[in-house]
Amino acid sequence: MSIKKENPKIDFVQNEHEILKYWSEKDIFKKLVLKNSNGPKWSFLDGPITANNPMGVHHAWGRTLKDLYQRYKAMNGYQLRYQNGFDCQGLWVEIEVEKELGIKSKKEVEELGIEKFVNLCKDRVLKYSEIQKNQSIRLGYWMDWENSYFTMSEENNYAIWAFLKKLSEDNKIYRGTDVVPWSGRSGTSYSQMEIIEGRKLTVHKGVFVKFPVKDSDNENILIWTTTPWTLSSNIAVAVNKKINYAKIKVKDGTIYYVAETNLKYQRLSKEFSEKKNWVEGVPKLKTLDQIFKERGGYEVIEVLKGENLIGLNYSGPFDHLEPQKTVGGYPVIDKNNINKKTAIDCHVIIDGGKDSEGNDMVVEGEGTGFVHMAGGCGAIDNKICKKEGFVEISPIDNQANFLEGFDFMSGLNVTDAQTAEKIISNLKERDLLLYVEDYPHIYPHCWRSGDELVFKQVDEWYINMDWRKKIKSVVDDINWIPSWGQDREHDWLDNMGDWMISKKRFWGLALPIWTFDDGSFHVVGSKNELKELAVEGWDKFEGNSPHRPWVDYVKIKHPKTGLIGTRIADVGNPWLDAGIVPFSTMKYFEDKKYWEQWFPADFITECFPGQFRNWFYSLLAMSAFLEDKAPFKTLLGHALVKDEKGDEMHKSAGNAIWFDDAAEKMGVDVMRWMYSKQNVENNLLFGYDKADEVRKKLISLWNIYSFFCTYASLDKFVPGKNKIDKEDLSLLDKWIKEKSKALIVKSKESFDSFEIDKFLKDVEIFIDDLSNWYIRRNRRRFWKSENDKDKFVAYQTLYEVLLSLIKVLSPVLPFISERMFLNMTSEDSKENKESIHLSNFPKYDGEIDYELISKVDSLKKVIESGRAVRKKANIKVRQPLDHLKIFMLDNDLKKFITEQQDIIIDELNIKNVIFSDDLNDFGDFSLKPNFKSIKSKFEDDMQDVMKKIKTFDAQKIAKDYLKGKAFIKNELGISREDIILDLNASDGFESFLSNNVVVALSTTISKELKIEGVFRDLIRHIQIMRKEADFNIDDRILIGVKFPEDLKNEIASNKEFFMNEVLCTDIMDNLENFDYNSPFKYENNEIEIYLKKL
RNA sequence: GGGCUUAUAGCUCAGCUGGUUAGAGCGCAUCUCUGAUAAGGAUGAGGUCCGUGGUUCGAGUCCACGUAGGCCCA
Repeated sequence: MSIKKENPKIDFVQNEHEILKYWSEKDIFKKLVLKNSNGPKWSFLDGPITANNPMGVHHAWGRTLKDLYQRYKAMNGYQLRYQNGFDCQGLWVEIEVEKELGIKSKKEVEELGIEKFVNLCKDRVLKYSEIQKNQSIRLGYWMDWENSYFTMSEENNYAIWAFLKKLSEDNKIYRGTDVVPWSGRSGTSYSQMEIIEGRKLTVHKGVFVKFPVKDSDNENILIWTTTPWTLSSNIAVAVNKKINYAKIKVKDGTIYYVAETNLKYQRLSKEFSEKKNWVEGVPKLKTLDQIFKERGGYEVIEVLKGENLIGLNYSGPFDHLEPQKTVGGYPVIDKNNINKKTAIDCHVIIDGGKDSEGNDMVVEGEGTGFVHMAGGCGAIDNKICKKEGFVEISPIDNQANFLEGFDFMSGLNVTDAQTAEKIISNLKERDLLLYVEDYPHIYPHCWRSGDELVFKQVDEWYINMDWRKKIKSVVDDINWIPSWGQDREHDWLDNMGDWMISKKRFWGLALPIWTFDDGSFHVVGSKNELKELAVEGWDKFEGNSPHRPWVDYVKIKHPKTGLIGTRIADVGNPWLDAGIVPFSTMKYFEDKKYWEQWFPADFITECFPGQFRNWFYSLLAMSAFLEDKAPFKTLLGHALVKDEKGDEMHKSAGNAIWFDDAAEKMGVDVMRWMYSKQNVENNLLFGYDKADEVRKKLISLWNIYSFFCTYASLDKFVPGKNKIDKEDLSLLDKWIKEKSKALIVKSKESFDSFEIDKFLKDVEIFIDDLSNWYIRRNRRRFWKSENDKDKFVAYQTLYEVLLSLIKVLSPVLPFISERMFLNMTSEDSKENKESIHLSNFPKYDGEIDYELISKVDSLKKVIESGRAVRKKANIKVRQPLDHLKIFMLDNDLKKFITEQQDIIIDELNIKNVIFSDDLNDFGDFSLKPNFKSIKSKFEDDMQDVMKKIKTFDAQKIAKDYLKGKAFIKNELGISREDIILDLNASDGFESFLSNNVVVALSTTISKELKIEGVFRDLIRHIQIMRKEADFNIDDRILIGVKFPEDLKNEIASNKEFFMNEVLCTDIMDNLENFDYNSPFKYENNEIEIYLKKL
């Protein structure tokens, strides 16, 4: 088989499908695994992808990185595990299944049956993991797809049990509380989302209640609330330390504290006047001023800042009841309450602080400036009270009825209007009530049952994170890329609270916690332990996965007390599922030897945002606790995928691009290139325009390859067939080979340091050099008819360079590189016959001839500068110029330029390259100090040095300078490197100076040059005419034209060339029956030219 | 409110420990090639380097304050 010609217009997408088919038919991936099965191990740990929806283009970024580094390691002979992970458990899946079922609440799930629901969740995960698998394969992601791990697997779940057991043996697991929105009628909690849906306008009793200040003379704090039932559970009162509070005295001598501006503040005046969010029939609200005036008037006796009130103690309205007097709150949850406080002990005025958006918690206007805090009855209250270390009172049961112990309130439903009335009259009887009003406001309701939501305290389970130091020390053993990740993780670890691991849902890790009547609990660490302790329900559980509802059937006997316990209904935080994988998937609990071989992982890579407190955190925490070791050595984080404008992609906004569409429209090689060249720290603005940009590079690469194949197939090129000596290589052959070596060195550095983006920038430059210099300048060597050695050398050089290029690129572009490789190497016995991915990664650790590279760069620079000069002088390239004058003292370089002068002559369209020794030919020189150099040498005398340099005669110095001599003798010791030489061109030339070479381009256009330029213009013009006239490329023509004498002569002296260029058989003055005509501009005249096709 | 971070061409981004005329890609304009060309090439226009002070011979770079974004935490 020899090298085939390739179509220059390849369909990249089509090619990808062909290659996928080829890989699968030939089992290439399996062959790769086999090839490296005895190699050193490189442990990659895959962060599980949520198997809940099809994979998105944002996942494809991470997966590309995962794949390419694994491919790179494999090409270097490493043995890998290739295990992909699917994240299966958690609320995300439940929400999607609920959507499918058209249901929205936990109650409905229970009605449907947990077993049915959980099975649907499992089905969904299986469905989407399969879809994601196929999408990943399409992306070219090589994994052992038969061996993926699923976080819902038994191994994974039981591994977490074992971890939690270990924590519990260390007393790190405890029961705490949280306060959540709750529907009494549905008996269930709600999420914040559901609350937003169920908000509606309602009227509550707003009450103004006196809280007497302790040890004072009839002083009272005035509080206001629309939920009188929560007064039973008052813990504290919050103020804003910055606002003013008035101390006022009313007629009967009672003293009240109230926010100063609130006295005259007209609450809800806008709502009332515009009847917006107002309930018909509700009277206008009174100001506090009016309320007090109606009671005989008042006087302000003092105004003081809120901060002066902080710390005051007061008596709450229900301090006589048992719950307020109970140590540790009510009902007692935390038996170990360290502070041994009662609610009454907590009755103190505190600073309300700020909410999550930075706004003050307590504001002027609404209410009284004093906010009653019931830590067991409100989400925000709960946070603040927890922060202050206060106890909590949770007065209600699951139906939102008062618990025992609340006197007349016990048994009443808190959302019942009658209950509020009863509480109000009780307060009135005890002279604690100032005033009652009807207060309309928007309040959360259960969107389903319609009843009001309340905030209820629920049990939650926590891991005591008092061992964070251990985690922090592990963080420093990790190579974080980018490096700020390390600080970010420390920041999180410093600020995090205890880890709440429970979730009141259905589909997830069944927390292995069983509770007992005496308030104790027991953590079960394995399936075996559960079996041993089980006293009931094992038969129903056996054969099922350790999920709800099956595991809930099992009752156990407490190993010490012998009490019978029930599993808590909670499922686990899903980050437990993902954090355990360095243990569960590496058989920590079953096969320690295997685990030791693969732990810690060498590398993980994930999308940064969120993971510091999610996956990275759970990984680090679990590994620090179990083994006191970092679970991975290097972490590469990347940013987010946004749309082309930088906006978030949203299904609803219509700017989302689906992976499948992108893959089939852009092609995945293009996508992978786009991902790989992205600086991981910046968001990737993903879109079709950006893909087109990248595709152009891919086309350039393909053009190089297809050029090679076109001629290699014609000439039946066989790599390595002839021996090549060093002297057979042309300068550009040597140059491109050196560049190629440098690229190979760079590729290793970049892959090893996980900086593929930097490498790809070099690749783009290399492709440019190869295409626009090497091939462009060497085309004729491939075209020429004789099959000589020089031709072979050109082929062999291009072959070697291109082969290394596609090999170093193959981890990034697995498809196109495979296609090229299979064809190119079909005659190369040294290469793997089946796949580029079974090749070894190119290696080079020898010397690189940077001098040669810089010589060619100088040559390129000369030519590029020459073009700039032409543009500046407004002389187009088609106009020939006489010469380029060069001054250079480096004989080596001089020789080099002389050898290469044809390139210069050709590229710049000049007649000669001339060397000159007289610098005066080039222009005027000037000198500047080189700050960088004089800084280190002259520190204090810089001013003097600069002055001195100004006195030097630049014209005299220039020659010595260009000779590279350390030439200057002066008292200060200023030498060559302290000076920068500048050049201004003389007339008739455009000149420039670089790398000790001075070049001047003659810009004088002689008559001869002028006519030659016109002649070439004319050829060009006629060729365009041919095209416009729709002649075929090989049509012969006749030209009819009356040229002026000088042009006629020019044509006459180059007749053969001219006729051949335009395929003309004769030129005549007049032409009958012409096919096409158009005017040619010549010295302000227009000469009409006529063409006739023969 | 605290912590971190960013601000450079129309857009996306580089700019190492301060150094002379601040760069790249895309886009735009002009030119150019047409035997690898859904192409390629060249040249150019376009910048108060967020603002204000300061340190320095010299600040996009360092410092302070401010403005506007982003992320994290509370």
